[in-house]
Amino acid sequence: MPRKQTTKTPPRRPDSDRAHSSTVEDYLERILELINTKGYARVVDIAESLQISQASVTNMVQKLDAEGLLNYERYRGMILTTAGQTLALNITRRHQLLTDFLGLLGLEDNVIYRDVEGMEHHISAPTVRAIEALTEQLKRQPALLERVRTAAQQ
Amino acid sequence: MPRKQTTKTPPRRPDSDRAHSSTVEDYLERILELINTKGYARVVDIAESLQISQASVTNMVQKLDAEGLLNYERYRGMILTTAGQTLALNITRRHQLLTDFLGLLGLEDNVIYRDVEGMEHHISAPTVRAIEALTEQLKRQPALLERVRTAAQQ
DNA sequence: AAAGAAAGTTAGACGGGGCTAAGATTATTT
DNA sequence: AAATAATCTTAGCCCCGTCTAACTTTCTTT
Ligand SMILES: [Mn+2]
Ligand SMILES: [Mn+2]
Ligand SMILES: [Mn+2]
Ligand SMILES: [Mn+2]
Repeated sequence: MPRKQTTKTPPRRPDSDRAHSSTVEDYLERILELINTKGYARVVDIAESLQISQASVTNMVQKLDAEGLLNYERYRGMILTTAGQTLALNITRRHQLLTDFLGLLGLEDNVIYRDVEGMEHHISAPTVRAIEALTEQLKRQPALLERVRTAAQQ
Repeated sequence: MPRKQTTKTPPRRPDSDRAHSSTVEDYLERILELINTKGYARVVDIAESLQISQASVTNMVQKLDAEGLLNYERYRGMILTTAGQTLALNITRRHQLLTDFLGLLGLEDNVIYRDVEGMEHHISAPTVRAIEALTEQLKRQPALLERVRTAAQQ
């Protein structure tokens, strides 16, 4: 084995370059959803919904409070700050877009849910726009979609 | 705030349900790439390529060895096991597919690279097939793609 | 064959995000 | 108003993947 001979491969973008972790995005998304459906987000509900212990939720909620994404009052409740709402709406939008998009391709709901829950954290603004535009166009091409669904079947 | 009133939200799939972490997939992908381009994967090259310290690479390589994804000989070198190769090829395929797909939509290379590097870990087999089929069809629809690119531009 | 340089390893630490057990607080029953 | 149940918090722990500093091994020069 010869030594050295440096390779150049495209640089990675460490997770830390993103403003917030996937975990934080998932919490905010769920908190917004709870607030929208039942009017408030309780620790116990978030825990149940994310399948995580209450203790872990309390931890994270305190952290989100410290980061200014929500205002939390011990034992009482929480509300999203403007920053938190913005992020929550943003991730929700990406979630919805990907769900719609994969739905057009004829995938099963549980597959869609699983994949979207991961992918949603990794599509940047330009990609969101591109997929939005694509989805728009695809809706007008039922024949093409039918071919895709059939081909993807087996 | 009233108490209780249990909500039902779709369950999450914890990272641990996946056979291997995103990190492991990234290492394997890069190791395979290095082996293909220069014939061998050295700790120093992996480190440089992933922008990670050599110490961290040594750690992970030992772990991958322990998990049977590669055979590593201290100070000497490593080769992928069959299991490791399978995984490496699999993630490479997903990387390539997503790169092609997003390329069709007219996104910039650096955006594509960044998003793909994250998304590739979250598309299951059925989704791979669906996007493959879609990509196939889209290649035959230059007019549609032109509309997508234009719409996504602003 | 040294000596210096490069590559690799180990040790110890850290932050993120999860858990359980135990205790504190708040809500609901009786 | 107690007593009980539900909810929430704290403390202490763990695993993952990363880092730096120091040390070892291997390679390249001279
Ligand atoms: Mn998610
Ligand atoms: Mn989501
Ligand atoms: Mn990746
Ligand atoms: Mn990749």
